[in-house]
Amino acid sequence: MGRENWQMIRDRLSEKIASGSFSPGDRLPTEPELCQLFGAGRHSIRRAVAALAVEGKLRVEQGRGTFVESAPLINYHIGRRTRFRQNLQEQGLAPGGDQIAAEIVPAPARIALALALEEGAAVHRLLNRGLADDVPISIGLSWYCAARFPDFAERRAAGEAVSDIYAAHGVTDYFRRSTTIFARRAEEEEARLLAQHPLLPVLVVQKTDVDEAGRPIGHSEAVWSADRVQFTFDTDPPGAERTDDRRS
Amino acid sequence: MGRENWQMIRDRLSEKIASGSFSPGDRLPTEPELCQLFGAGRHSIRRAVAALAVEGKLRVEQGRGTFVESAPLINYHIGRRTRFRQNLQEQGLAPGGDQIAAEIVPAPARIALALALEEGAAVHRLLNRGLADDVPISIGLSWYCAARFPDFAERRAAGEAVSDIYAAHGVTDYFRRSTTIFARRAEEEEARLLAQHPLLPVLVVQKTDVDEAGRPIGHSEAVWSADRVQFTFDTDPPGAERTDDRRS
DNA sequence: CCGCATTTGTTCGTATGTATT
DNA sequence: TAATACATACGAACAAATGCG
Repeated sequence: MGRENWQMIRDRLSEKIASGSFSPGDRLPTEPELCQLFGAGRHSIRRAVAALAVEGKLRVEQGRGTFVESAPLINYHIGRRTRFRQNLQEQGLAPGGDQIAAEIVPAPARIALALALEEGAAVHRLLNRGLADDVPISIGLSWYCAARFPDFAERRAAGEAVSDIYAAHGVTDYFRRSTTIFARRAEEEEARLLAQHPLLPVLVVQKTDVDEAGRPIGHSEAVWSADRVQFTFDTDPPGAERTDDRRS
Repeated sequence: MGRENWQMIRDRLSEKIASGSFSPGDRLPTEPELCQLFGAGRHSIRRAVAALAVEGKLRVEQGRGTFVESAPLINYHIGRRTRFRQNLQEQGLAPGGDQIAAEIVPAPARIALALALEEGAAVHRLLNRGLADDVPISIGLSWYCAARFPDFAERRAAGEAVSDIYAAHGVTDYFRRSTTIFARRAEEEEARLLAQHPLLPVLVVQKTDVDEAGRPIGHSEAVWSADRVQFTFDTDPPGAERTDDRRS
């Protein structure tokens, strides 16, 4: 009914965090200490802590302790001309990234379809991580035609922007065609790379880039930390002001 | 290490569901029976079941049992002309809805801003639930200027479509201005209304409708079951074909 | 309407494993 | 190596919700 012992503890703990009794980065008292503090068993304490960890308010590290999380928030604007770097820079954040894996593989059916290639055609398969102010915010699986962009992986690994690599191969301008977005629970590996709790949701964003002629040139499926990012889509040309609030 | 006992049980259970040993709607064996079946304690069983419930594969009901869930999936297209009913009908689903609450209140600051009204101006505050084939898919908190649409709540309660109510007040056409979307864990009340697990994520979609002159006429903040709905945004005018796959 | 059996929910105790310092 | 702290696991008891006679 919302007043079970572990829920009471969860709420009291949450309030202590919100009110500043525990500040971001602080280490919480140990579990035995919390047991005494709240007059409860370790099971109840662990359950309350687990619930707050799922909400992103706490981060638990085995052998070290439990810490209060600080949650920045990024508002990522999506439109026809969306560019990762520009988007972050407009919010005063330093865009960054690192390459996790890169290989050339035969295109799976759905990728071939998205890129308008023959199934099995050689494509780059890149796994990248996006950072904002050195905090991981996304993991992107990207696909590009290997014949059209032979050196894509090398250039990307060297830190070159996607826009610049496109430009080097004659794509002077490009657009985002459609974007599909949904949420699911993070997988273990994703949670690790995003440095977030495994039970926290992630936003999965699938999109295809097309060149000026409308031909698809790249496809990506990115996993975003739902705790750190929200997306805004503008469907009205004149840029009227918006409310950018959240969780209110 | 990914092969703890409860994780093994979770995976074995998941496989049984995927392979059809347990079919959607079936009741699982009771916890003591599962203990014997997997040779584990009740803690491990409950943890495995809880994990699958969070993923939406199982639904647990106190006093009745644990059931295998069936998960339909809706692809909701968002654009300038998005309409709830039309959207669902295009996918062969029966749109529906019920009103949970309706009142006239002074506009809070952010609503007044979104609707271009004075703070405190009288606005309708409607809480509605959206259904697809009688399955709950969204809970929407909507706001409309009470002066401009005096009978909005009554008409809505009577089942009239938003478009028709707009039209009855001289709004012959309207558009969706911007859409903001993010994910978070469902709150208890939301989970109950959406008939989904409290730990499952929901997608929160904030949008503002504007009339032909660009004046805001309605604002809504809807919570969508992330397990049943994905969103697609088209940012490329020509309707090129898309891949509608997911979780692949 | 009541009482009982069934089934899941919560809590405690206790022991052992694993990661960090 | 030892101490600390979180992770996993088993057993047991009682509470709460449901369904049935």
